[in-house]
Amino acid sequence: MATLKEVAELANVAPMTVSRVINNPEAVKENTRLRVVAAMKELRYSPNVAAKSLAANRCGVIDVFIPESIDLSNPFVMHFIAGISSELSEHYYSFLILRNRGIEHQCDGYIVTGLLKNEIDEFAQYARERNRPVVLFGHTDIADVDCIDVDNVLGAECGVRHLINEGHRKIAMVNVLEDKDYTVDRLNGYRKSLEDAGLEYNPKLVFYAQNSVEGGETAAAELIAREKVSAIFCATDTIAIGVSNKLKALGYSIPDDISLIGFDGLGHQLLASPPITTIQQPVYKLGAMLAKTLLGRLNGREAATKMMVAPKLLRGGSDKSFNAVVNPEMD
Amino acid sequence: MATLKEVAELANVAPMTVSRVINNPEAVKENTRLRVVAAMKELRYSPNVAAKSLAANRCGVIDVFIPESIDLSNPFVMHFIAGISSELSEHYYSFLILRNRGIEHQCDGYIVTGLLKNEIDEFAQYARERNRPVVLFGHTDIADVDCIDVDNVLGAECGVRHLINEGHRKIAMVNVLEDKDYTVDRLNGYRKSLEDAGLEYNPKLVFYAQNSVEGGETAAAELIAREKVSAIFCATDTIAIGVSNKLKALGYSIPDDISLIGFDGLGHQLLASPPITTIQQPVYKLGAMLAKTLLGRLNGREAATKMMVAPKLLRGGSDKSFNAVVNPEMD
DNA sequence: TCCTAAAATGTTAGCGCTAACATTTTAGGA
DNA sequence: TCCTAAAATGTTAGCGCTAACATTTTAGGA
Repeated sequence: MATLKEVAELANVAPMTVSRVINNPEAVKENTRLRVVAAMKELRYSPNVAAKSLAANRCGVIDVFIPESIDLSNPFVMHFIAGISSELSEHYYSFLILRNRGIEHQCDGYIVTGLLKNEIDEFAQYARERNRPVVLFGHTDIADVDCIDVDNVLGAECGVRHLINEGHRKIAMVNVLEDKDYTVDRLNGYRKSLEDAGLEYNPKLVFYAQNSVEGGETAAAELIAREKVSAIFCATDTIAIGVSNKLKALGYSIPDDISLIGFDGLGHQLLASPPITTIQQPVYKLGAMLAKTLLGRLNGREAATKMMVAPKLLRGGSDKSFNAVVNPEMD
Repeated sequence: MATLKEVAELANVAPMTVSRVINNPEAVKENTRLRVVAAMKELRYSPNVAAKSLAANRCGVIDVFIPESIDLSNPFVMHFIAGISSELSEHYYSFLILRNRGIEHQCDGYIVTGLLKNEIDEFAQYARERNRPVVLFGHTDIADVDCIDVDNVLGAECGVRHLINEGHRKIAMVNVLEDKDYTVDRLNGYRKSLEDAGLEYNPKLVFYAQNSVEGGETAAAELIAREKVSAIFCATDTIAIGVSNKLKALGYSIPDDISLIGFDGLGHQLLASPPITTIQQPVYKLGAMLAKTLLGRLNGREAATKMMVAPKLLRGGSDKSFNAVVNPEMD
């Protein structure tokens, strides 16, 4: 493999000029640049990543911190990591998934997820001491921690508003039985869009389930026994699949008798029949965005990143207009 | 961060001795080793990956070749890549997923999948010219290409034998409508276990479907209209989910009326109700094994690796004994 | 005790880049 | 034409490690 030095010789410039053409082309005269580019092409030059990192005082490794409580083989995490991985490897960074903060090793920065508020403070301090940037999946006010989060409230609002626009007036929710930010947010979104539409929020229409197919089945049985609704908003697609299974087993048709909307859009909503309409989180893209933000920091960007990403409605076949009482306004 | 040199000073040895303690501890006297290890611990030393790669004439990047025809977001590929990724990053290698062989860049070796026979020959030659090792997911006789494959015949045999052992005698198969090695192999396994049990292989009991939920639904409708069977072996879990949906919609109970077995075991078999019994491929592990094999080559192992991995039955709730005619022998 | 081969450790140079500073070239006004 | 500041390019040193060879130490037989 050709080295930068060989390219320099062929183009009749100093090695540093070749380096500039690669890393900071504006600093080189157009004429010289073209000569160097031609030489690179002729020698099929491609940079040695290890040498680059070493000279730039990097080690080329990013730590991705995911607490042990989170199962790495769940689809959400897999998509998330795939997004991170794609962005990092494109820039020849390797990454290490850390499950706890026991062992320390060399890395250039951190991508962090699944931490509680006080843990975030602590982690930020830890990183600061080591002079390494941190990007968080979630939200924090800490100035030197970049963060990107999904707007679960907005997502839930969007889903329920869609049902309301289809004419549904009595809409149940099956939430996850877990006290996490996202469950609270999705409930709030559900409630907000009802109230925005002038509909009463009725806690009796909110059911709780384990985040599993069986959880959804159990909740659906309970729901059907107690309430009569025309639509159900599920806090996750997994629950929605369980609800779908149970409703069909009880003889209801989806969407003719009951409309259904899930949340997540990681792909398994497509395995139900009909495929479930869902609020899709761009998880892969989120992972990639986090990685990109971190690399930006490493390349000297100073401005803080604080972002909220809105998930979007992805139509399947599990919802339809209710009665003729459709609100034709918008969707 | 402490460097190897600092460790050497503290332990009062040459830097090279520290390097030996890390990479080849048998070459160092126990006494010295302990002193160095203590120094490393005291200084919280961890090696700089970039420097290591550079000095060892590596670049720390592995190319993972996955043809464009394969969708990266399908669960099989995601698990596969996750396995590769986990093994590589543990050794601080980064990797790049290549979709075609257009651009060339520096890398230490290749992991390759999804190639046809002649493409494998060609790729092996390409890698040989660059003096880089290749590990293939699949099978080849080429001596200098390591390979690891899943034994689809054995897997299918195992599933169908299980049904036979449960007393089933009339077992249909829904295969994927695609002329690939794995579809042929799974059909052969189905056929073989029938014949081994002295049952007749009847081509009329083999149905074909697109590898999708809808494909499975369509095939199931056709199957039910034409044949009366007590069990169905599906070539993929996705198809099995479609079959399950349709059978339930037609009023059949699973497993009481019909037993069902799928193939893949990537997780979505759990989303059906009841969860589908499947032949599980250890895809994540396969990815990790491929990566480990490649790293072994890079570290000087000479012996070729040619491996077949047998997938295993993973019981869900979609199969049960048929009649009292159970063969109690074994499973 | 001396000698020798093997074991243990050390020395030197270099992997391929870039940061930081040094020098040369260029453009354009006086 | 000369001068000056900015633009362009070059030089030097070093990032942190390991390969390859060199030297020292050690064990154990003569």
